[in-house]
Amino acid sequence: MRLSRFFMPIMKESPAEAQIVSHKLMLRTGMIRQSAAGIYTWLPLGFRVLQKVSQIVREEQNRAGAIELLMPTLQQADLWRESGRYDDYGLEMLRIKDRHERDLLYGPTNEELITDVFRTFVRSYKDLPKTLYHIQWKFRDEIRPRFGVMRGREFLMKDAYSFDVDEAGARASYNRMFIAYLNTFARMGLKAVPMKADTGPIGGDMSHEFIILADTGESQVFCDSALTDMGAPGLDVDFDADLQPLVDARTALYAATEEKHDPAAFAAQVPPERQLSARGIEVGHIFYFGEKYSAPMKAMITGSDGKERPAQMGSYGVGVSRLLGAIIEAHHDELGIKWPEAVAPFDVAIVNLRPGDSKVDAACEQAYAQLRAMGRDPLYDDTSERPGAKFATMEVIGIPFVLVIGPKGLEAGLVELRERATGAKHELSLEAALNRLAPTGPQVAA
RNA sequence: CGGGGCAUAGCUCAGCCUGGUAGAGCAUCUGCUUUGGGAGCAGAGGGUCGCAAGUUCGAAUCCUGCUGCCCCGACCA
Repeated sequence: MRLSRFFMPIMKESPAEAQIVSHKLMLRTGMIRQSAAGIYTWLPLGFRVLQKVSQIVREEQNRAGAIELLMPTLQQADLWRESGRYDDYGLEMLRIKDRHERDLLYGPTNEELITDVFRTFVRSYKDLPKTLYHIQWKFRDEIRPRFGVMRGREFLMKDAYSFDVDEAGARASYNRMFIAYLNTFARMGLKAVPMKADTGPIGGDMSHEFIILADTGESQVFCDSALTDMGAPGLDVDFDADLQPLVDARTALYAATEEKHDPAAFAAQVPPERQLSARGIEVGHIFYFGEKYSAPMKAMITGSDGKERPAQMGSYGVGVSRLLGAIIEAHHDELGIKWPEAVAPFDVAIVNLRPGDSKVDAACEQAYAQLRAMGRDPLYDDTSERPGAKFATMEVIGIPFVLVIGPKGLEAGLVELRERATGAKHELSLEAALNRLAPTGPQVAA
């Protein structure tokens, strides 16, 4: 993309309403524009990141065997009356009437819809297990939206739903999502720590929140620091194998949010030097809830014994739009955003320090063409801004690599390659710089 | 929903107390100079001061109502 043709309304000052750094930076860099409280337009720069994050989520869901579909945002109230949640959900649910005075709602989640789909088409244990997911906009009419996309009313969420014949199968489905989540977040450059969450009336040990540690996180969390060093299982995990040992390795150590924190247990189970108290952002939540929806909505499965029983279900959410805020909270400095390469809106920038200079223009065009040919997604700053302004722009929008090409360097046959993450600057030939920028595949090293 | 605050140019804000022709910086446009860290000079454009109704000769300013947004709390992917 040539910057002169792109639409990137960047600002030098951040709007007054933003409180936390991710919200300020998203507004400043022209990633989003607030449309109403908790409702945002995704401008091109932000939309690119949203798509990259979505795609990583999608790839890891697929890798774990989940099947993508797409359910509507508007749902009819009748389904929610079947599950009993139409009355339970309260004011957080946005209720709408159509022209025939029929009750609709803008979906805050999709258990009812997916259960309806499932019960219509699936009858036999032979068709199980199945995990279906979609990435779709949700609306929850929060009393007080805040922190930009971290707590919006409209938000993009990946929600998956598993269906199994029995609890053992449900546990296997749960474990697949558990592992997929660790890989998903690691690919985005995040260290996500699974923490035991409230299972409510269902009970059991099958609910976890995935927490990103960030200084500006909204809740206090406590865990064994060994968890943060554990890393993700890796993209070569065999999802057909028994994943229980991998899950157990990560659930054996202490990890709790403030609500579930037990100071006595924390002190007893975790060596003092590994007692980590930090701020955290919840970016995922997985849950086994058994027959909660399948029983009242009659999603019945015939087992090998010929008997009908309600499907065993679980649901698995990832806050996709929220993740952008979380990533920025975890990756920024005083100059701006430092995007991990996998989610950067552009992975490389070319800064032309002297547009109009034929040698500089030629070198930039060559770099631009070659980077695209090698599968990179470069942003070429071909504008006539001054160098300082160009550097500052690339820094605030957080492009991981910046190739600086100017007349002085070219005299000596050199260009400069800058790394946003480390601040490192390397003087080298254009050819050498391009070699260094050869793309790598997906990585889970956080 | 309880408590607090804000609403003036695209952005950040001053002006309001004490009513009298609407301002600054940044951004935008034109010209010249400049070009390896957010340039300089000269000029220009841009606002029914959130909306409505009052008080007044006269309202951005005072009064009332409404709407929107922000902060703290309870709630939450």
